[in-house]
Amino acid sequence: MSVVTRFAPSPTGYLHIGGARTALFNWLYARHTGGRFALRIEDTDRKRSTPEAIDAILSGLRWLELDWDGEVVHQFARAERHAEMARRLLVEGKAYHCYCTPEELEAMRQQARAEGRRMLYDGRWRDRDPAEAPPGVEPVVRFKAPRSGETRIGDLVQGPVTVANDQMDDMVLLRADGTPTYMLSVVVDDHDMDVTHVIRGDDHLTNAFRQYHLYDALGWQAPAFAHIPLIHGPDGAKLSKRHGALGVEAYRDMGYLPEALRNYLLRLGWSHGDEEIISTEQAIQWFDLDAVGKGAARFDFDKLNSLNGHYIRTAADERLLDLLCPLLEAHLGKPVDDAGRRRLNAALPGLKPRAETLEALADNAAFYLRDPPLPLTDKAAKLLTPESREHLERLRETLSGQEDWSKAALEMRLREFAAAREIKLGAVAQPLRAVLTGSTASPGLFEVMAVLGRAECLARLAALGAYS
RNA sequence: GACCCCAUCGUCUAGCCAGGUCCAGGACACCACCCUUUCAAGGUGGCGACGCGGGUUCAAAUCCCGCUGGGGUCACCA
Repeated sequence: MSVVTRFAPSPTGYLHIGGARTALFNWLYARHTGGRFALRIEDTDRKRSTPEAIDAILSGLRWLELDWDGEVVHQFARAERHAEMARRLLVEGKAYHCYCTPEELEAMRQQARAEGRRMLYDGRWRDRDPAEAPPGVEPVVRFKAPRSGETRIGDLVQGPVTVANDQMDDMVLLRADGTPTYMLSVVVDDHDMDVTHVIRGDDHLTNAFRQYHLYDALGWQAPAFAHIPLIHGPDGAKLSKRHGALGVEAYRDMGYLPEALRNYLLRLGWSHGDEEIISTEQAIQWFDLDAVGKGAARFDFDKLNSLNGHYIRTAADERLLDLLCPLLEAHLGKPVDDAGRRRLNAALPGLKPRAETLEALADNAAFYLRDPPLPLTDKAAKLLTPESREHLERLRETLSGQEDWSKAALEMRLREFAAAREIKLGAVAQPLRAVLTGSTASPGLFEVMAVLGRAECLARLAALGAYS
């Protein structure tokens, strides 16, 4: 039987980083085994589900390039099928009506806590005659869970996990309004969708036991489970927003590349020997559930940044340019014309190793497209002393006669210039950098000059007087 | 609180299942040096961990028990 995995988010918000990793693992496992990767939207909570959230999840997956197979399944649309299965269990005596009021349930909860039990519902309607039902109360349908013995699940990540059956109460299958609960819906959908491997967050591990019983009662073969550890914040606690529990589109907007995020998320809790930089092709080839770690991992922006820097360095120039131009237009408040794009293209080799995010790349690239006089950083402004201005004046005169504007020729000319005036190269190079780039840090000076071109360099030098 | 899970450098992890080759390897971060007009990138080196206590064994990061610490779950949410 071929493998079918699924990603089943509830559309109550964006696709957050933990969900993205769950999706990635499901996708990878399906691709690795040559199986199917299905997508199901668990929108049975009508109050909290929104169409905007569905869009956010789909676009997040698309941005991450995690393509799913077949149509998206909307769980709520299958509610009737789920209810039908509940009714089947009812006639088979495997489920029953419960007429408890919320108050009664609350009282039971209180008592269970006080007694240190986790069995919350005491099953009081389990064997009670429905004739005793209080009038006017719409009942819920509860599942008759096994009360003795224990249940063992051979989790593909966690290993064998056993829970005593008396720890689980009779869960609600159908609400009083007749709508199915999540527990019922997942089981029916996973079965109907032929899901063979349920790969999901650790937080579902305890659910797996109750679901396992449901499969059993329905006479179905339960899928294999793989509960992957959750992602924690840098402090070891639950991932919060300021830790990075953001939607994937936030990562896109911060200037991360999808392949970098994929690589990072993959290595967070999974490994293949000492491999760090892992292409998607390799990931598909190598990925397996047995190499998924059991402990929770902490989210670390430093490592993500480093990985992103690597992928920026190795990205194709054309693609980078496409990503960069909109950012620069926002930065500069003006469109990037063809000449600008050509200049950026020439500048890219010097820019790439100096940025870990596209935002930083745009920041660093902006000076190439500005008109003089450039805004100076404080450090750059300090470089423009009366003495260095004098050097730059003379340099401008020297350079105005310079025809060969190649990197090598410029370097030679600059070195000669410094030698002739008996100053260090840096004494003229740094002020020149300030005037040319507005900053004290930039790509190599001669490269900058060559990219900028003769006319632009001279123009920026001529604007020297504009800086006070 | 009850139940379940987890535990190697600051962080991500290799090693653990089939004990010795591990005075524990890689990556990020940090520090130093090299390269160098600046900042990066790159190169070289450094700092840095088997949570604690008991066993088992000739030998334990690796197996067993306890403790401690962390996490998850306990809804007519998913």
